[in-house]
Amino acid sequence: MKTEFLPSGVLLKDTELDIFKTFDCGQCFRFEKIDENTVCGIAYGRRLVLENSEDGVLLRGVSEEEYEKLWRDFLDMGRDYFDVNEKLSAYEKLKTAAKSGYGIHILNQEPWEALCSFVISQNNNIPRIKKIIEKLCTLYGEETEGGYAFPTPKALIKAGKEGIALSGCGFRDRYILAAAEAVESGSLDPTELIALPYEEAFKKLTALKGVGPKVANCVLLFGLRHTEAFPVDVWIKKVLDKYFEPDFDPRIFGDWAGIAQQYLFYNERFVGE
DNA sequence: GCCCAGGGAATCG
DNA sequence: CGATTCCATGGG
Repeated sequence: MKTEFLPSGVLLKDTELDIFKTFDCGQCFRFEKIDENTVCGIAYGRRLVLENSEDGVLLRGVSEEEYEKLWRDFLDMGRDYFDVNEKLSAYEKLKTAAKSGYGIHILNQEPWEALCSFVISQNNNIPRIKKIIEKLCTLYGEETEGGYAFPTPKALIKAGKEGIALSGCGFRDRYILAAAEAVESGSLDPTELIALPYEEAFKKLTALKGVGPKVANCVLLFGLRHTEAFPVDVWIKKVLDKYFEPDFDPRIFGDWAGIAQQYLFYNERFVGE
């Protein structure tokens, strides 16, 4: 891959990054496909527009500094996905999924946003999760040129349980508030969990009310850079039942388990048998 | 172990 | 079409 810095933005040439696969597999909730070539949304309090062009993906209007400081990492451009895909394809049962999912990147989202978003995601569907999060952002997020940032824990505490409930989050209001309080008080520093071993970070997350194994693994994978996390939702449960032995342990995929999970999810959800 | 908690999507009859 | 089930977690 080559990166070109143009007046129109940053062009990722010959990249395997597939913006539609990446932003439509349930790992983030604030991005949308807006036309046949374009995905756009907000992360780290800034708007990002990604556009498929002749020779790659154009990050519209992004400067070299902004790319290096923020989006390169957010889009996980530092990882050799060709290599990862090849290694995962060595597992017979991942061959098909790795082929259809190739182009998916794991997004490195903000730890607090990931935690809060996946608390909202529990027992919920994607369109509704997006709606609740957008409402929370417009109500309590800081307004910037590009739109509303994700609300800080402090802003949500100020809003209170009733204020949070205005988002339509239902019974999750108290979980969101409790998570915000844990972070604001310093009893849980989500950013610190990045450096902890997987098991320890998992324990700290599941100690929160409203955070079970599924939610914790999503936070670890999509916000805390623990690519060995393997979130099991209904789709993945189905995949495991269908194609794998009853005692199969995804930990054999090691540090790529989370990427394997994304491939399997995408294949089952959008490609089929 | 069983039911319930928003509410919209998915699936069923 | 309307009716039912599902979603992931904790509490009663």
